[in-house]
Amino acid sequence: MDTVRTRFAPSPTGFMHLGNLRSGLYAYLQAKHNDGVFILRIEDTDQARYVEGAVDVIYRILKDIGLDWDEGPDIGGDFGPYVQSERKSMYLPYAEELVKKGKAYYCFCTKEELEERKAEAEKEGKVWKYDKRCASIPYEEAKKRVEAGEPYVIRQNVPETGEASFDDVLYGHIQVNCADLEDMILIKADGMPTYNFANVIDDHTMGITHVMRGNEYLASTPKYNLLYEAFGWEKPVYIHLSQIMKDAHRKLSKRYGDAYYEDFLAKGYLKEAILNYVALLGWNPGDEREFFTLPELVEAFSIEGLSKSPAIFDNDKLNWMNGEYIRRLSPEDFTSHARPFYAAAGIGHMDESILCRILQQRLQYFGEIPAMVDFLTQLPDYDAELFTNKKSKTNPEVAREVLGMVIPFLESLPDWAENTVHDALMNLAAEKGLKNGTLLWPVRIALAGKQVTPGGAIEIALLLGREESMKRLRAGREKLA
RNA sequence: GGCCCCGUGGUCAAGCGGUUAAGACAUCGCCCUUUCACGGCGGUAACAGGAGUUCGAUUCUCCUCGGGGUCACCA
Repeated sequence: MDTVRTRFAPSPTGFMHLGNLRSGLYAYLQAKHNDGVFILRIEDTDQARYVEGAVDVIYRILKDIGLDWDEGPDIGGDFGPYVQSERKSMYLPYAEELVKKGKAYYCFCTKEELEERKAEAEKEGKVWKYDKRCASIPYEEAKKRVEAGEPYVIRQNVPETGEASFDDVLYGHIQVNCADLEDMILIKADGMPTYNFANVIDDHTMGITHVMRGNEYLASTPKYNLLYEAFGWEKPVYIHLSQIMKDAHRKLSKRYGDAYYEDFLAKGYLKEAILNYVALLGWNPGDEREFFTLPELVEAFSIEGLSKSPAIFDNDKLNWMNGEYIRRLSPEDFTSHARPFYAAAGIGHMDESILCRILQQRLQYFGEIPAMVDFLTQLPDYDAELFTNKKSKTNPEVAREVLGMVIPFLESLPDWAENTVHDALMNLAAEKGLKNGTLLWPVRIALAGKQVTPGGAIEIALLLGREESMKRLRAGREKLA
């Protein structure tokens, strides 16, 4: 069997859309699972959309998550160049070959003329499709006009009758009537190929065996196949991928936020978790496993497991999965990921091992840290009713007594070490015949001023330090006086 | 609107003619407990609808409905 060659062909927009990332992942997995070659190609035929530095963004993200390519713009390969704008001169001869074969033609209609005719058609309630006006210009005449420097584009000459079709591994045989197809532009007035044309030429000349791309191309692929047939080229295996949706109606997109890989990284999601979650959106391994490293995905991947229907991106499930990944981190790794968020929360000076202990079990993503620990830097203005808790058998009166005995007791401690504080409080509760909760609830409330906190009274006391803790306990007692 | 695709719980998703229709997330309840979280146990919840094929349809076919995609000198 021939070597499997797949490609990921993003446009340099400056961002990595998750749907795009998933397409790249699947292309990578398909190649690697079959000991094949994964190629990175940059599709920058739209000069108007050129974004400075966007290609580097693509490199950086792919490298970061481990989708290493075997051939690409930066590392070369036998089928280069791998940037479409650098291949510009390759496309025209192919298009001209098609013109000679009658499968394409020069078109001199200007954008303005087209607009006009389109508007007219719409006024009559008709659906506009290019009217093939220039298809009837004799080749010699067209050639002369081209040589005279008249601006032109090259259009595919789609038959007016018959069918165009292709076979997709997932979706099966897709067939459309040629009459419904427009004579799409192959070469633009600026000499650049359109995506439609560049893709066919590049996939063929780069020896791509499996074309994996979003299924927004499903409807136009029959047109591409017409091109393959016109050239007499062997067609690749087509695998169109289902869409990732924001909800039942909307695609995941910038407009609705959270469409980009970078957004999730910035919020403190782990790249391994994002990749894992995205891999499972639209693909299942055929068993019950849910956690995969990239090598495990390579091992398990099969196009059989790909699903045809669109998948709604479920942030809740990503949160859960990311939380699982966070819990599996070593304390050192946890801390190094958390540190920037500690700084943002103003708790960079606090005991990292205690922070790790109280936060690692609670976080779904690191960005939750500041809101979760806000009370550490600033005691909230809380209501005395917070001291009421049925299960712990406390209320403001009980709390007043408890704080009354706890404060002098803590003041007398020799130091503020964890076991000192812990043992002292536990012994005090036992000595007074109180439930642990009855003693600790008021202490925690006074320390945090919040009903729900990560960590318990003792951990909070340690994080705050002796001085601040005593200050807050006294303030709590004042409140109850 | 034309054409193309899709349709199992709220979400992801097994199933590929005969199942008590898995599992995960979410949700609810209980347990654990120093609040919350983590963890453990359990519950609620689905084959879009209608014809047909068949001894038997979630599974095959058709129609309806619902949703999406596409109709650019964007990809």
